[in-house]
Amino acid sequence: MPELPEVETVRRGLLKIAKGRKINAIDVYYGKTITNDVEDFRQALIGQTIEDIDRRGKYLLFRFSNNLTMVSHLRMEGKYYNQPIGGPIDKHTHVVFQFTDGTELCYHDTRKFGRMTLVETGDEKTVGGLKTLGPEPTAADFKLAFFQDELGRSRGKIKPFLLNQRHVAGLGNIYVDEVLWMSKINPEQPANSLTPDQAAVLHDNIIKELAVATKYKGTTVHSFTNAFGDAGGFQERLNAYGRGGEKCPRCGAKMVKIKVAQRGTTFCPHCQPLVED
DNA sequence: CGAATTGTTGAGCG
DNA sequence: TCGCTCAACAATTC
Repeated sequence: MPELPEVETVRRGLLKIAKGRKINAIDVYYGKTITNDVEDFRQALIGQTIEDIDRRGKYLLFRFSNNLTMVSHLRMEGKYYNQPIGGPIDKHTHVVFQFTDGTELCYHDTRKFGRMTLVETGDEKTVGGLKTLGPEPTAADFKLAFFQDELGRSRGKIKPFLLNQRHVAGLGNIYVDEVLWMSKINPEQPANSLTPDQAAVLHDNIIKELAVATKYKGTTVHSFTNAFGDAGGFQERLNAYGRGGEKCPRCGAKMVKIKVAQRGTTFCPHCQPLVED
């Protein structure tokens, strides 16, 4: 469930518990988490120091002293936590990095969907979705003209369009429902049918919503916690996601939950009407 | 006990 | 070649 605000929150936590630490040993309990050869991965990183941790979209980039970068994607339920070496792990702890200072960083993932890939720094673009990842959802990177151009070339529904990381990085199911609600746009509206005003409002809301959610340290739904095990604070500010059957916070009409592109989708039929041609 | 849940890739189709 | 749809992945909760 981690979308951009949650991944950024994790990154900030990792800076405090992992940056500057030197790896003394690595235990791998579930090999598929690592897409490289596991032995190559271990040999390349043992003895190296985590110099910095960056983020691109929902991808974490661990920068190592030997010009290597570990790309880590949490997918559904991946999470990192630290503890003294030898602390408790369970059957969902798949990788443990032991540091020379007596602490260890554990990667835990109940669904086993998350992946780590080690590449030469600068070659990150060869990793999975980073090849085609769209701009960061910031005013500096995410240009309205680009967004309008992409919208115009897509006949698909706006919700799957926004979930596609090629168009803009960082949105997932929760924040797509939120920004569409804020923008009063129906999730099934064809992307190329949005008016210029709607496109501009949507563009601004994507930037604002993700920035505000990041400020609140993300949304805790089901299981998300940051690197310290704390809950995020944004879930109390959600207006659409998880509110199927409830009253719309804006107009009081009953919110509806449907499936769009195989995903649970909540919206207000009154505020977000489908506009036919 | 089947359905729902989530992000991303890749196959298949037109 | 491109864009869209859908299956697959995995495990837990309801």
